[in-house]
Amino acid sequence: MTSERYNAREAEPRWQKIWDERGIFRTRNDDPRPKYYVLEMFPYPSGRIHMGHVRNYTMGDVVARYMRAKGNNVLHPMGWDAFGMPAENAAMANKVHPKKWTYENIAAMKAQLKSMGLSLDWSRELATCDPSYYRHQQKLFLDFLKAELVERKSSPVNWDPVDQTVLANEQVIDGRGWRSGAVVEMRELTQWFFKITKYSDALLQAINGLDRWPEKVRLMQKNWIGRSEGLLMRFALAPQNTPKNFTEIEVFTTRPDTLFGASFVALAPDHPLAAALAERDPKLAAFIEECRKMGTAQELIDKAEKKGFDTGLKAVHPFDSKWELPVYVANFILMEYGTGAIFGCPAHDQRDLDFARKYKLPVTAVVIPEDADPKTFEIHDKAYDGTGKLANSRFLDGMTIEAAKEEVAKRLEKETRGNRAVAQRQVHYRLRDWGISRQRYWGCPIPVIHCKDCGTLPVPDKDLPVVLPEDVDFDRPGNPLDRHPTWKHVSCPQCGKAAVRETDTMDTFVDSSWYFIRFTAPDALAPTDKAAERYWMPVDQYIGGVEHAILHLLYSRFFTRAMKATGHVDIDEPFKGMFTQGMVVHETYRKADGTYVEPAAVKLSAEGGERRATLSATGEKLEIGAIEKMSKSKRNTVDPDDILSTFGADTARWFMLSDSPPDRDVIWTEEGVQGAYRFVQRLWRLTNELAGLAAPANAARPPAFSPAAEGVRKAAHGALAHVSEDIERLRFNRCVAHIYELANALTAAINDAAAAGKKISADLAYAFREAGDILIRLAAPMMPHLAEECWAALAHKTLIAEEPWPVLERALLIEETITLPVQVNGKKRADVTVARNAADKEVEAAVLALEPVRRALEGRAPKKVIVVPQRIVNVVA
RNA sequence: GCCGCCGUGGCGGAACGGUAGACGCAUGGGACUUAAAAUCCCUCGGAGAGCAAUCUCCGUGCAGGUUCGACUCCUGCCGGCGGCACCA
Repeated sequence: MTSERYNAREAEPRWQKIWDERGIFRTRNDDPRPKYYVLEMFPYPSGRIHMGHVRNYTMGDVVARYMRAKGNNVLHPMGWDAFGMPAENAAMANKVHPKKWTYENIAAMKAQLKSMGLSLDWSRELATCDPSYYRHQQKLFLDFLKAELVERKSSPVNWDPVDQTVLANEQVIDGRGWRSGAVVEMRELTQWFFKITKYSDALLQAINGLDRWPEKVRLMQKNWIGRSEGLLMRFALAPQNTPKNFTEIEVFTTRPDTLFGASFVALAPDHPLAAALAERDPKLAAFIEECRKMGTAQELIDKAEKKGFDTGLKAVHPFDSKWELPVYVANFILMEYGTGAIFGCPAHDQRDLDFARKYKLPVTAVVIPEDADPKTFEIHDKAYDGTGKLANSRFLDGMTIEAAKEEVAKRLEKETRGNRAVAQRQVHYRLRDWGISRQRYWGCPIPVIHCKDCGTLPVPDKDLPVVLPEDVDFDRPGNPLDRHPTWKHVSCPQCGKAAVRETDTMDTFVDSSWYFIRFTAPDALAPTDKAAERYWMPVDQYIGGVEHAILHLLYSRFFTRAMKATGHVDIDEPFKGMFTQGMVVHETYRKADGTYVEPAAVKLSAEGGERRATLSATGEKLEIGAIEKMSKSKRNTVDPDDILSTFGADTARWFMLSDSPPDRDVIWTEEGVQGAYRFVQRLWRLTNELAGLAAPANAARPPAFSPAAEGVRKAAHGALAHVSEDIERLRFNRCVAHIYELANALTAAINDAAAAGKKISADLAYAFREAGDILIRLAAPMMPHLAEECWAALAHKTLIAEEPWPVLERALLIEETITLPVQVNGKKRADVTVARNAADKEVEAAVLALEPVRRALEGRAPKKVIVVPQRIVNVVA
């Protein structure tokens, strides 16, 4: 027995070196075992890892190590999402080149990740800012271009005035840029777009097949794609005053049933008809200008009044040529959705109602609740959007909403004007094409050339990659590529005359939309190696933060389809299993003057249940504040380096897994880390005790086991069954609990044996050996360094990282006699111990003979006895 | 506004419709020690009864319902969190 403490600081680098030298985490593409691809979202090289990374990568590593032990060929790679604005910001602030800054950060973070003892195949490491990566991305871009999955078009874009770049819709949060936080402006620019909307329906439908994704993420994606079914209908315009070439207005509606409740037609301010009318009406032009200025900021939209401008035009009701509706231009109609025009039905749409009240337009209820009277039912200041029956609607009266929708569609589809149907059924999506142009330097150059005569041309394959120039300056805002003296000037690949390169670079979300495929063959000369891709893809388990539930995951799904369409992969869906982990949160501490204090400077104490915090340097009292996401502004971050160097990687890993279910937030606490550290030491002591008592590794299995030995074995195999299942279902907090239970059971068994005072019998020694081995192997995916140390202490010569998962003896999980709880009228009154396979009658008899049951019955005869075999007995009196 | 998730001890959280509170943290008590740290043992939802082993009642946000039996299923509320949002 040893009383030596386990020295993580000494042991962890030692084992890391051994793993490294033996190359045991290097993965081959031609291994005969079944493949398993586990991936965590690769980090942005900001300079230092944070606790979120520790949590994310620990979870992935547990899965990787477990799957390896289960006999799989596991791919577990790591790389760097290395393009992006922070590098340019650093360049502007510190006069350091983005490339230098990025690669230095990568080196620093790689060292940190290595100190966590992750079982990564570093030979596949990639950085998206390296030409060896982005050259293939340029190739993909050109292939997509050829396949008409990319287009260049002028469109209003979200312009971030601080970062001086365009943002995708997905990157605008509450009207502000997702990085800069600046209020976003609308600008008209010519931009490159990936035509993700080509796959709107495919992306939506396939969500149903993603059964190993969180329901929450699937829903978010469904809502984001936003499919709605409706009717596209054409309102004829009354001829007076109508501008040339406009004879009708196309309107999209999901509520054709409310057509007889229509009281106006409204156009978006940027609708072509509005523009045509504005040419001859300065007042309308002014109104449209005013609408544009309103902007996109959320507060403005919330407060904005519904405003309209009566154009004087009249639209004819499709079912009544004498019924004319006024045509307005209105500030709440969006050009981007549907046709940019609506018919307003105030009774059943709140916005339309607000508008109608303001402009004194008629409000007719045409859908009323089932039990309401059409004569008395009235709309006041709330539109009615509930279910009911049709009213005031001529031939629709009395129908359900569904039937009325169908009836209107049927009739209008048949009716023609000119040679077209008046209406047709249509599906609309909320999803927009993905604008990828960014006016930044530190990104993947878009490989096209603009020639005055030949137009926009792809860079020929032989000229790839288009490499970023390194001699750039950041003294001015804007895009350094644009003002570089020579880089953009090239000759046209077609006519040879002077031409210019595209100076926009790609959105960094492009870089992360296919890196998981590149990992399967990081050195391939083409973007992918088909054999490797076919072998490894899809990713079996992907793990990352919910913040990427829409952007990154949807883009990756699109990209995979686009790569399939261009012959680069054979799959549609990149991620078979997806898991979104919760955040790492921490208490906040504040001085009397309100300034925040970082946890590292705080001393905590607890007396009589009262937790107190003081500044450790001065003893000044601190206020303990809310538990919040770790952030620089609240100064409640904990540096992984401090934790790793004080307690070691295993303690950090263990704590990350132990306290909360992995999909929920975990509260990082000093006490919790101490607890995890105590368990590291305890496991080490327990192992050494066991090493002193256990049979040698090659001891023969005894013919029979005493009850004590049997108990030890049952505890071990019970834990084995639970931990295996819980790792597979990513319920790491429960794995931790079961490992604690096994450790507790073994401690108790050792104490019992010591209390008995006799020499350990051979069968118990064998059981201790078996249980000790299982305990360490169960702990190994979570605390790999400690496990190696313990494995060696148990006199094994192998590396536990290369050991197979223990084999479960299922027979040990089945008890011969079982103890059932006994209820009387649903309240537990006693226990009964019976043979596992006892007949219900026998159980019933045994139960009714129990003293507490008789007492609870108080002389009444039981009406019924419910025996749920191997579960419970309930006596109903 | 729409869609979704979550409400269990002092805290994080366990619990195929079947013994509510596993496991951990914190707390209180004890052992070891000159002392501290470390470690070990016990206690640990609330109220009550008993010298005691133990027993009784209440308890999973609130109000109902289904069931022999509900943290779990259903209906309606209340509270918190997240996503989307002038999407026709």
